[in-house]
Amino acid sequence: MGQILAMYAYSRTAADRDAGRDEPAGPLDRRAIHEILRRDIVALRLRPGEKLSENELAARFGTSRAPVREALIRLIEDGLIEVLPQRGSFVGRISLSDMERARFVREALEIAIVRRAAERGVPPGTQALAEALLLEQAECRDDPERFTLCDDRFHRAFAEGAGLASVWAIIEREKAQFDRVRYLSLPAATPVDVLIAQHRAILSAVLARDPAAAEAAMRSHMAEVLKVASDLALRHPDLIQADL
Amino acid sequence: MGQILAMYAYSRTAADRDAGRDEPAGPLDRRAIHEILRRDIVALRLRPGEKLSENELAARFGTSRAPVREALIRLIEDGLIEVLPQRGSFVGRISLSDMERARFVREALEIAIVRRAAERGVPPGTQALAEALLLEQAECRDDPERFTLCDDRFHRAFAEGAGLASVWAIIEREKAQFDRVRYLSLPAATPVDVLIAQHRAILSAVLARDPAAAEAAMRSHMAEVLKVASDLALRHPDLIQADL
DNA sequence: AACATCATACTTGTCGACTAGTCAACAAGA
DNA sequence: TCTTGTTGACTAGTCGACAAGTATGATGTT
Repeated sequence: MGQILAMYAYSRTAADRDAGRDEPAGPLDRRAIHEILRRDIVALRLRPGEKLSENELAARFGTSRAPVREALIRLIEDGLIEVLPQRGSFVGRISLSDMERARFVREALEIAIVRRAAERGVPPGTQALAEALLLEQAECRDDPERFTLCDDRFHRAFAEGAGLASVWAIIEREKAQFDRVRYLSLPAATPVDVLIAQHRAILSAVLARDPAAAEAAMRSHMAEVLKVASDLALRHPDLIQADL
Repeated sequence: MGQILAMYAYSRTAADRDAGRDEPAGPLDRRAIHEILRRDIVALRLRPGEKLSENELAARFGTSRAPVREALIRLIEDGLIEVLPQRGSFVGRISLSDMERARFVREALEIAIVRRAAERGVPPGTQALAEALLLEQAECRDDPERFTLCDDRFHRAFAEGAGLASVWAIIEREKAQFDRVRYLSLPAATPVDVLIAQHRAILSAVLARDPAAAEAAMRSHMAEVLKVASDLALRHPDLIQADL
C-alpha cells in the first residue's frame, strides 16, 4: 500500500492517471464533468487534499473554465471538494463527522425504506431483481469492486420497489462520504458471505411482510457495513480531516 | 416591439415586488444570490412556473450572469428551479412526488433524531432552549410566519442537542418542497395549540429518555404537520406540477 | 547569516461578447 | 384559409480576458 501511495505523488498525476482511461471525446458539459470528477474522487483516483486547478481541469476536459467551475460547485455541495477563494480548490479530506452524518442518514433512510417495503409489499419485479442480485453477489465474491456495485444495486432495488427511488438519490449523495473509505478497505472488508447472508435476511423479512424483522436485519447490516470505516480511517491520517 | 415586451407580463413583476424589500446594496456573490432567490421561491414571492431570466436577475443583483448562473445551479440541486436549455429558467412547480419524498425523508430523519436524543439525552442548554421556544410559540400564536420560524428552531434544537446539526441541513433542504405549500396554507393551518401540545409531548418524551414515546410523538406530529399539504395543493392547480 | 521587501506566478472570481438553439410573429404561396 | 419559410428577438451555454487576492522565492539590506 505504501508503494501505491507513493505513486500518487501530487504533481501531474491527474493527467497521467487519465492517460489510459476512457474519457468521452466529445465536448463535455458540466454534468459530465461533475460525474467524472465525482467518480475519480470516490474511487480515490483523486486523493484527499490534492489540488484541483480549474485551469488544469479545463485543459483536461477540453473546455473553458466555466463548465468546470459549475461542476465544482456541485461537488462542493456534495461535500467532496473545498474551495478557498483566491487560493485553490482541493479534494476534501475525509471528515469523521461527515462520515458519521452520512452513516446516520443512511441508516435512518434505509430502515424507513425497508419498513415501508415490508409494510406495503414490493412488486414481483423487485423480488426477482433482488434474488438475481443475490446470486450475482455470490458469483463475484472475489471481485470486491463488482461486489460493491451489486451491493448498491441490491439496496437501491428496495427503494425502487417501495416507490421511493428518489430517496435513494439522497442516500447515494451521502454514501459518497464513506465510499471513499470503502475503497481503502476493500481488501480488509467484511467476509462476503456474511454480507450476502444479511442481504438474504433483509429480503426474507420484506417478503414475509414483517417490518420489525426487516428493520432489525437492516440495522445489523448497516452496523456491519459501517463499522470497518472508523478504525480504518485512523490508519490513513493523511486522508483524514484534521480535527477542527 | 413594445407590444412584445408588454406581453412579457411577468417581466417586471419580480422587480416590482422587490421594490420595497431590503436587498443588500453591495456586490452580491453566488451564495447571497442563492439565498435571496431561495427565500423568494419558498415564500412564493416567485411563483411556480414563473420565468427567471439570467439577464434580468443579473441586472437585479447588479452583477454579471456568471454569479447568477452559479446560484441557479444550486437551486436546481435544491429542486426549486428547472432549466430548459436555450429556452429559459423557471421556478419549479410544486411536485406532489417531490413533496412525498420530502415528507418521507423528513419523517425518517426527525424520528431517528428524537430517538437518539431520547436514548443519549440532551445537554441542559438544549432543554432550556426548547422550553423557551415553547413559550415563544405560545406567544406568537397569532403570527403564523413567526410561529413557523419558532417551529423550525424547535425542531432544529433536537438535532443540535443530539449532536446531529448537520443532519438538519438535509432536512432543511427537503423541507423547502412543502414549505411553499405551508405558505399557501398559513390561514388554514392546524390550530396552534395542537401543534404546541405535540411539541410538548416530544420534549417530554425526550427528557424522560423514552425513545419509543419520542418516536410516537414525533410521528403523530409529522402526520399533523403534513396532512394539510396534499388537499391544499389540489386547490391550487396552477402551482402544481402536471402529472408526468 | 537573518530579515524585510518586492516581483512574479499562481489561484478563484467576475465580466462582456459570442454561439447555438428555441419560439413567435409575420409574409409569401397554394 | 391553411401551410410553409423567414426573420428577429430571446434564451442558456461557452469562451477568453481581466480583476483581486495569495503564496513563493529572489533580491537587497542590515
